Amino acid sequence: MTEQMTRPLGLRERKKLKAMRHIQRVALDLFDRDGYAHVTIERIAAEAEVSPSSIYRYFGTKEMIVLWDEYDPIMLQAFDDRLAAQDPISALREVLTEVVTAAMFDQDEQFIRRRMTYMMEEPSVRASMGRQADETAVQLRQTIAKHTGRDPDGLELRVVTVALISAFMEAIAYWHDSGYRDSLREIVDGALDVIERGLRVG
Amino acid sequence: MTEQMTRPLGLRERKKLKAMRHIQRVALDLFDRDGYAHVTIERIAAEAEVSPSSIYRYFGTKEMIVLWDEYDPIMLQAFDDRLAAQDPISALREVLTEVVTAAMFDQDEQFIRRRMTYMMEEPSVRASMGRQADETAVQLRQTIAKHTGRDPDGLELRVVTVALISAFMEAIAYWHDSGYRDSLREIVDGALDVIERGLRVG
DNA sequence: TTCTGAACTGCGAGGCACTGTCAGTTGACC
DNA sequence: GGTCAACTGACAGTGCCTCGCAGTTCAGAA
Repeated sequence: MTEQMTRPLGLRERKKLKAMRHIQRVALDLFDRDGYAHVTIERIAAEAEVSPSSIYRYFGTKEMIVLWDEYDPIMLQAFDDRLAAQDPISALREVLTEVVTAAMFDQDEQFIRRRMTYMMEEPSVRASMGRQADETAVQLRQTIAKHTGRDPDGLELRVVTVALISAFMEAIAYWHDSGYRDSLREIVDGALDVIERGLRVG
Repeated sequence: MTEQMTRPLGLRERKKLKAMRHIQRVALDLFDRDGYAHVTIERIAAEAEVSPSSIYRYFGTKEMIVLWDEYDPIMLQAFDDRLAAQDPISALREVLTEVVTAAMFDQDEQFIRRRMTYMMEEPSVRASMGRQADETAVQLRQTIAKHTGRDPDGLELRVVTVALISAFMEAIAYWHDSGYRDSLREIVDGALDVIERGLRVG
């Protein structure tokens, strides 16, 4: 069992989280003002009153300043929990709709949309998101394999997993392209329907 | 109609193509010897006897030296051609199996495998491939929309397209991870089957 | 064949993301 | 309160990539 309990969280980790939130917020403000490419790490560091070294230690790359989301690991955990009593598809569907939309109102939705815009429109950020999706896919299929006894490295499970993830990401892209008009939850639901039902020849 | 005939190809373009092939081959040799990260553009340029500027003009980025494939545009064209008389799924299936495997013996397969290894194992190359896949997805769904009258920006077509492409890429990854043991054609066929039939709850 | 414009090439300078190291500091655990 | 590990900032360096400029090469017409 992956006993990943939400431990009390020491002072050290609390400070780090606070710093990361602060840096991300400062960075996004600068990006909005001057454009992603024209804002240097050095400027973000100065504005946030930390050293550039720290930013790299926290986020690793410039793109991860946009991509980082403190609730990401919670998603995977929520999925793992539900898998004990549910089939993978509906478990994933619930996590991707209920939990995602729930988290979006814990944080404010406006902030998520601002991040989303850079994920969609800044090529380097989008590429990094793709890499992140790959890693998520690996964890996801291992989790599914653990609960269902399937071969985690079999072609079928691998293909199913990436199809679901890329459907989710395309739902987000669709949401963005249509000006965040409709509810994300419905779009994600619709995208998963398409994958689940399979292809119909027009 | 996208009358993209294979025009006679002037001297200028012929030289450029020859240079790009040469640079790619030289670069891969160096990568194999010293590792992707330890080979600088400057070294590639020196070894290939061109200027670093030219490499950037040809490929744009270091990753594209690995990713570039002169037959890529031909694939899309082949797909467009078949779409006039076939449904999208089987047209894509044919292109992704027949044409891909055919092109692999025009060039030598060993060379493609070497490139593939960097695409799979070098994170930055893999990320760039993801970006390239996104662009392909856009063109693909516009082509399908043109032939079937569907909405090119509708959620359903968007999701179907990215699902097919990511299934194809996962097939390649599977092929790589299993040591290039089975035939790529069969793996791709199997991956497309999974998408086409839809998901079964275990 | 020769002329003219456009495309291509190499060169040099520079910006900036990112890495590694090293002292100095701060929180964790006894 | 003391010890150790983890974190932080400062600094130097590497290499990808961009831009502008001058010289060269090809394409299309005269």
